Amino acid sequence: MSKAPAVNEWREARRQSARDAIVDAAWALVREEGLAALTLRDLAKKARITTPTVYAYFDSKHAIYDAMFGQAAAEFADMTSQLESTVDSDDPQVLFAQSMRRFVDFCTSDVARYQLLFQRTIPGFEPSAESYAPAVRTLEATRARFARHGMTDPKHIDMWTAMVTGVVDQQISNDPGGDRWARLIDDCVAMLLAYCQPTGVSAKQAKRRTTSKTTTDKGVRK
Amino acid sequence: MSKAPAVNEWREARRQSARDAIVDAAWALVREEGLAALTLRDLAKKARITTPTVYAYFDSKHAIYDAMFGQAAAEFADMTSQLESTVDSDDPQVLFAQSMRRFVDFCTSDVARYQLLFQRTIPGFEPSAESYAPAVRTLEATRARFARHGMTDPKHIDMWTAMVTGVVDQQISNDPGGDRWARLIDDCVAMLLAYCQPTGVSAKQAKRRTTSKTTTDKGVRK
DNA sequence: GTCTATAGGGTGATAGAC
DNA sequence: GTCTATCACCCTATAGAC
Repeated sequence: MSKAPAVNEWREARRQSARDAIVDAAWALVREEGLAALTLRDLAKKARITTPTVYAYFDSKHAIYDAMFGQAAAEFADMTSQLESTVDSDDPQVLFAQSMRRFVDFCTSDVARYQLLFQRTIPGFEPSAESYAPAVRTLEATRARFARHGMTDPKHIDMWTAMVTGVVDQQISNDPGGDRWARLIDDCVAMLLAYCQPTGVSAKQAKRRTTSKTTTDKGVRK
Repeated sequence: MSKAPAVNEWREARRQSARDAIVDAAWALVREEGLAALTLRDLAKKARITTPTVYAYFDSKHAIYDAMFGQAAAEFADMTSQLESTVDSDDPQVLFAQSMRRFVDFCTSDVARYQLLFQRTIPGFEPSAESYAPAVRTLEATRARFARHGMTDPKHIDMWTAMVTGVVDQQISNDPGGDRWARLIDDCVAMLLAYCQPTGVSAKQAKRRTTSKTTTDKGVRK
């Protein structure tokens, strides 16, 4: 009676919301001070608790990074599924530019999140399989979507990822808060399409193409 | 008599070579453990001296990073001047591919050097003006060389830097030690040239073009 | 210039009272 | 679960003997 299922459920929910509060505080901190500057003392102060209390919810500092990674991966999945649910344009230029712009916005709007998700800047931290899986699934979905619209050659896909990554990197490093590289997205897409689909392959034509195996990546990648 | 100029000169040379030995040890360490993992204890051990002795040659840890940065910038300048001294091909494809390959090789062959020179991963470290100047001059020389061969539009230059950066980033992050992205260099150059010089501008024709001001960067950039 | 010794600060993590 | 107190270790940098 004193341990009815409803009570346990309620406790579990409370525990989860306390965990979330800590993770939120961690995000606020890393956005201010940088991803590597996170310390448990600062975190505890921000969350208005003490350091040992943090250990009541997380086994280690890396466990906190892992929870943050999982949250970021979920946001990445959300962003991508929004893209999927949008009606696909028949014009590859529109379609690919949409995809690239979304990704660039996603990365530049929260640099700390970008660093945690796509770079490996925390010494010794690797995301757990649970946190990691959604991100991989998301990238595979994106590849499949690209294949449906005529980009199937692994070489072209690698050129695409390099271009996208380069725009993000330059935008963040050399013009933070601006749009010096972000505004080149339409040009970049036009350039890539002109090179990868010189005959102007449409979605229908693409379906008749042979699909080639995508190579597997080692990390969460763009 | 006891302090003849030759003696001071000799002493100065000895001091410099001792400094170099410390910097060499620092490079060996960061290549093994990562740029941010450098500690003065480890460094002293590697150089077979003690921590206080390091301070006989450098004022602070940042001073060591600065010496490393200066050395890396000099190597970058060497690499570029080798490129300059090579007879310029009239074929832009050959010329730009050479330039890109050199840069990608330079970055991927020593990731720690790349991170120190082009990324800002050390919290609070900024290179001194002396260490910094050669790198800026080198980049300006590269831009001028590009302009001489028909790439003058700032937009196209930004697309170029994004492409180069993206290839380097993907190669380092997703295929370290391999060539999955490095081998796409010729394709990337062909794609860029096709988009930026659709009429096939040669070096001679380019000279007749108006030169446009290059925008200034905030950091050492690619 | 090089050492021993140590200051003075930070860090992640834990013991144990309540 | 939350706290106070503290451990054990790391760091950069310096004092002072030789």
